[in-house]
Amino acid sequence: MFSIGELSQRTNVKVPTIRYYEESGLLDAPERTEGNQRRYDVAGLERLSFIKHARDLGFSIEAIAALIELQGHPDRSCAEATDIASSQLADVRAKMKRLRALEKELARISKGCDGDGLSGDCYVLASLADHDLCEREH
Amino acid sequence: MFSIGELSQRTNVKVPTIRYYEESGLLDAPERTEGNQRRYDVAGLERLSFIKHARDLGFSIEAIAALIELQGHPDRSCAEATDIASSQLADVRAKMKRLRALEKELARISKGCDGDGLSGDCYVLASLADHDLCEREH
DNA sequence: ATACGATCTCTAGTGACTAGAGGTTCAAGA
DNA sequence: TCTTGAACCTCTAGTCACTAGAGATCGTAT
Repeated sequence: MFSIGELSQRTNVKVPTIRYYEESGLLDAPERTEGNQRRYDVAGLERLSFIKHARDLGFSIEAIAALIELQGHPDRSCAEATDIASSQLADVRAKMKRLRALEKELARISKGCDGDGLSGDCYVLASLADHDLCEREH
Repeated sequence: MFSIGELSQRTNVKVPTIRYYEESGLLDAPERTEGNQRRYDVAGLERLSFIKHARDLGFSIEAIAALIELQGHPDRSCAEATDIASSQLADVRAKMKRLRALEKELARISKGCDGDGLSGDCYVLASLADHDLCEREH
């Protein structure tokens, strides 16, 4: 049996975050000692590892809840799981696309001023003030 | 003079967001009508355009506040502005790097299951349960 | 028995808004 | 001039996924 602190160390999830996951319904409420402290078993550890891994991949708490629900019913179709994963993938790709555009624009703006002048002449500030100075939409 | 609604239409910033920017100190409190409604002048419109543009590029409210402060002192060095811009650029690049790694892993996981089977055999769920199935760190 | 680090619950804060309630004002048409 | 109704006002609370802190209790090593 693990205390919440041990669980935290093993999974790299902070203690308050573990409690937050419990409150959110991702983690089952574990057994307690006489003195009301949480004690986890291996199933709790594995569940938390699952959550941590999914969070690292950017899945929302809501999506993870759905995945856990599905995990508990091995006889159901896994279509929902693949849907969740591919929509997460689409999301990541959309974010990357947007970031690529921002990166281009920011690099261009940044290059326009070396920081040696006065703010009244600064290309960075001018670019922000006047959208027409931008090369593409963003 | 523009009402808050006109300002909203011209800048594509929603009305409650404009009020939020005022509360946050990014926008000066504008004149009011007898009946207490906000009336903006051209300076207010330009200020809001600046904010909108910077937000679209991902600058935080705090960073924008610093840029606005600098804009009001054209005689100061613009080093701070270029610092803010380049740290924003670094931030965007870091996020992209992370997203690229996630994209690879998610694509791999997603490809592993076509959604036709049962959740007990689903590669998506198995991958999330067992980090060792991942090809690289993320 | 005592010390002290770990744990407990509870509340509030983060960033950048968004939503809703309940009331007032403005401008256009009759 | 009157009336409608869209737009406006303030205020509170909710979002997401935590994070921070207060003040109290517990567990374990000495």
